[in-house]
Amino acid sequence: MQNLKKISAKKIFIIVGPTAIGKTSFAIQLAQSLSTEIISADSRQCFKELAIGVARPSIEELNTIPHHFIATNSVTEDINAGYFEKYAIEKAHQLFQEHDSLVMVGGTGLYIKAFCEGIDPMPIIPPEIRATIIQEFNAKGLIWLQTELKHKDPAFWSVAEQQNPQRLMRALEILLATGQSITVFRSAQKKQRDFEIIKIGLEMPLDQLTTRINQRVDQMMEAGLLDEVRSVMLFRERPSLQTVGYKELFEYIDGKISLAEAIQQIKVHTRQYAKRQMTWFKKDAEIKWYDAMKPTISDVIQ
RNA sequence: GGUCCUGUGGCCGAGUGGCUAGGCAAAGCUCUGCAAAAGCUUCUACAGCGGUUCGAAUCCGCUCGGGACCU
Repeated sequence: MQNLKKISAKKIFIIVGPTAIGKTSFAIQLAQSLSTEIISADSRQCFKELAIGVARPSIEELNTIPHHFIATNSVTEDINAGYFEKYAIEKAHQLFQEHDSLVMVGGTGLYIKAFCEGIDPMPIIPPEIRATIIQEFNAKGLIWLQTELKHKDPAFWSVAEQQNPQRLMRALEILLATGQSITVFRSAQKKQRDFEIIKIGLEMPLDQLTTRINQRVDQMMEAGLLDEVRSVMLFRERPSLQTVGYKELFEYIDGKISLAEAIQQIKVHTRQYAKRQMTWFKKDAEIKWYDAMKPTISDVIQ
């Protein structure tokens, strides 16, 4: 397997790190040095209706280097890690026809994991089944969900995060759609990729990152985030809009909180998100970490 | 000067003699499909001093801090 990787000579540099640390510009510099293109691994920048609030790269940046999985989908679509794996693997193979190296950037840890290691194929769930489960959960609560799974899918229940409704509903929808436990679909087998993966992490002390986050939120507001949020108000229930920067401004538009409160909450929630990202990426021993404030392109390419 | 109200953990906020409210924030964490999501763990406060009581955040007194009204 080691040999196979070396022979292939194809490699992808994956830039990870918390939000607002400067991944985008770093990735663009790297892609320029390598004369290649970028695949985004961001679960929100793929939506064409969302630009300001998800810190989509600027027009100039997008013109400098071709990006993929940016503004490719609509907020009305259900995009997920499985979708991303398929998309990104196909795109990578296509781009490897013309380039020896590629760059991937993004903060969505699960998507990157799906790309690197694969994610087990899961059956497609009829929308009615999902809708019914959500409806029943809203009406009957967590206890109902827990009881259902305890009895109907004990194999899953024994290993489940029993307090996590999202995970419980996922297991239940698979069970109802296929008659089988979600556990039979999970192999947890890592897929082998026919290219080399180099993971690069950007890091910075949290207090410095917080300052950057706060500034970026203020800039987003100046850039017209509120109007962008209004423009997608109709889709606020969609998974794609369960997003920091949008949720809080929906509340403001509803009159539930003041604008100042909404902005403050966006800052806090973005920081919390950044911390969760750090927790996720710090566990990945394959990531090589670099100080985000220092130029490291030459170190990385070696 | 007088009368009355009030003081709960970083913030908000219930409790009103005995059994760690809760929420937010913070810190740590989990993770095979909503992942900018969802969930878990930790954080035992009652302004201070004295008194009553088997037992006080809860009753009484004084002190200090807030607030309202009166002359």
